[in-house]
Amino acid sequence: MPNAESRTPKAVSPQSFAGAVLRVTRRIPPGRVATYGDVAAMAGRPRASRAVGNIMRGCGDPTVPCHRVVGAGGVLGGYGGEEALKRALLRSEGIIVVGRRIRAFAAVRWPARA
DNA sequence: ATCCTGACGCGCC
DNA sequence: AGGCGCGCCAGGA
Repeated sequence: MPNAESRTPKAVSPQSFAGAVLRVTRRIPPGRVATYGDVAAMAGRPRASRAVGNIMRGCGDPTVPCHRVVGAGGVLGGYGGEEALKRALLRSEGIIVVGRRIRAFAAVRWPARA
């Protein structure tokens, strides 16, 4: 198989909540981030932030910038404990990260409302 | 259908 | 600040 990704462990139904979540996450542009809650809301379930986390955990899709999904308030977390990696990735996109907190979170938040 | 799992969020201590 | 407890939810066993 040409690409390791060709292997589809679990075909996610495009109409399922997980499908919506993946779709939304994929739309987060580089240099921008969204909280699990934001993604949940954009996927149609404002209270399903926790479920979103579970979905990210199982996302084996490299086309999904899961590192751009952070905790409420711009806190780094999840990423299978690979917090340092997540931080490096975000920084490489121009996002300022201090410790486990994103600076000017409101400014890099997406869809940067208001 | 029920139970269990958590990359969550928020109020409190 | 940091840590704890409880509520909310979709997905898999």
